[in-house]
Amino acid sequence: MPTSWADSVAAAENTAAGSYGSSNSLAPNRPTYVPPHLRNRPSSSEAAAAPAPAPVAANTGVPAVSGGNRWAAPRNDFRSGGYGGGGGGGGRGGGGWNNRSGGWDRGRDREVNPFGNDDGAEQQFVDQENSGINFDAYEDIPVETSGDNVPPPVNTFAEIDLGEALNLNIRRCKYVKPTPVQRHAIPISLGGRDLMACAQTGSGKTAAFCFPIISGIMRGQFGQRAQRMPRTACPLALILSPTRELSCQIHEEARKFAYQTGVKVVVAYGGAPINQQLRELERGVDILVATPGRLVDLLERARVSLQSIQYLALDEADRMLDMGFEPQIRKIVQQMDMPPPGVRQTMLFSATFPKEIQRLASDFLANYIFLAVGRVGSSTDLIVQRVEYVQESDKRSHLMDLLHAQRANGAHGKQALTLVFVETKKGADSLEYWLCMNGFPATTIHGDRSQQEREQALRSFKSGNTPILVATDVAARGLDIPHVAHVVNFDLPNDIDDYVHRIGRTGRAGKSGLATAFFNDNNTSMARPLSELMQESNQEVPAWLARYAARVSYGGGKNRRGGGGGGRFGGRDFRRDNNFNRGGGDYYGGGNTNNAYGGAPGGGYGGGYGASGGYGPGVASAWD
DNA sequence: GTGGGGG
Repeated sequence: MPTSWADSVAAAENTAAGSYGSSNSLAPNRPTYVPPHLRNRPSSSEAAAAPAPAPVAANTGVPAVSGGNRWAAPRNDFRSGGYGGGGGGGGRGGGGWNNRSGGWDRGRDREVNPFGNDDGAEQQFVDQENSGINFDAYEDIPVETSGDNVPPPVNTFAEIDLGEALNLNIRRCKYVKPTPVQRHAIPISLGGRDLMACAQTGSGKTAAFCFPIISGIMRGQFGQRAQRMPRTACPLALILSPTRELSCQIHEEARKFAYQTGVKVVVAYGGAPINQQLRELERGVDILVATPGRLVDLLERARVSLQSIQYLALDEADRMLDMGFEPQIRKIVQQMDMPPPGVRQTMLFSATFPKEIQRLASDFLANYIFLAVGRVGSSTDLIVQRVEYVQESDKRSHLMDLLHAQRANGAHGKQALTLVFVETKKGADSLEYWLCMNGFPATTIHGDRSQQEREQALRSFKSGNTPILVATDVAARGLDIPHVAHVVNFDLPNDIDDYVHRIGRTGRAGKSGLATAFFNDNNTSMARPLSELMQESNQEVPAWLARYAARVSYGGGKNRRGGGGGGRFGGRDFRRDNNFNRGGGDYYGGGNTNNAYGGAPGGGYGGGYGASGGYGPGVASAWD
């Protein structure tokens, strides 16, 4: 029995003919190419069969978009004082909960219900696809931790004293028990420790860093908040992500977790009017979710100060620290008024963590714990990966073959959602146009579109109204789009980690998915890493791809993951790798892969302001 | 070189 649309799609594609020839000796032989106009068929009816948009209205009857003065009651929790000593990190079960009485709480009953119609209305028979996370898919996955005194994992949310309000929201979210990354990461964070966490796409990372932040703020263990400048917001926690849509998504999720806790979450990102964001900030903010550019803007306008930050979380942390983002992140984290490592608590999350990036990241961390959950930084075996040899000139018609096969097998009378990744913004527009001209309802998301267009495209895709989304890498990371049955790498990325994130848009929350990549001689550098990744995730590697991979010159370079270590799960702590540890830095206090737990992480932070001793200035950044 | 991220 198929458990998802992807299954039926996969079944269909087993019989779908590929039809492409190639002159390359390594490339597979295929039957004759049939031009699209001979295979195309009219299809105006399919779009009408698409599912209706999901209901958005909250059962409170309050409009979902906050626009009025609902939050107008001023907060009076802008307290004075410094970092509050940062103590008590390990104290669980102690001290009472801060009920955060104040202006915010007075308006609590008017807080927009972020759960919409779901709240309280337990459906008796929920569609399998909507019943939450498939936890069976997460049994027995490998876990590796390293660092000093790693707190032991928990098996249930009940074991953790997150507080009643948060527990209620966890139930509202229908989370029954923690996912593996949550089981390990939450105790580490609650223990006050810095964390670098590497976990599969779609395995619940957002909650893993949100729960401890919300819980910690509710406990109010941070003393008083500085507030001298009346129009400057001083959040207690900062969550950064690389794209606007991902920040929005994190904000929406965090609002659910923080519902009726008195913890206020605000989002700030570019491309949207800044005035509304400024108003939200003025009404008070505990957790600020932001993209780097807009945050820098707000900091320079002195509308936000980071002096009260106690928690810093970087989602997609390896992306945030790569060449493009690193200068902005350094500015935010190191050159503004943010408390240093060891004073604030820092959490880095991603499905991938190249060793070079780990080394950069250690500048932002103090005595941190490295956590790796699951195999090869990604792609559970739940994602069926296929690679097909397709010449550039044949890509469009080959894509159409795949789409036709899906359309014919669309379960539930709807076409499965297909996410198509391309390399460039122009390429995205042009492919979208071509698909539409050929009767396939498609839209596109990329950085040349206005923010309104981007959000509209995402909505239209999610609702099934436009079941094909052509995207650049803006959509590669983090976005949680239910029912994406198929990810097509129309253009393969140049980096295997990007591939991992892209295909991770399907097969989420324990559900299965399909990923198809078009490979040709422009992608030879990906042959070996791709082949290795597929092997590690128990995928069938086509013989022709294995032949490419076997060529010494193909993909043996920097693209290889794990420093050539291959076969190990999850990525490894670079501190344990001699090749990366010869600079003399004493990063690594001791390995405890066996989770040897020596008791509470005794009061606090590991001295020093980060493990900055080890590497010379040469490794800092090409942009410095 | 592409992509993302502030006007």
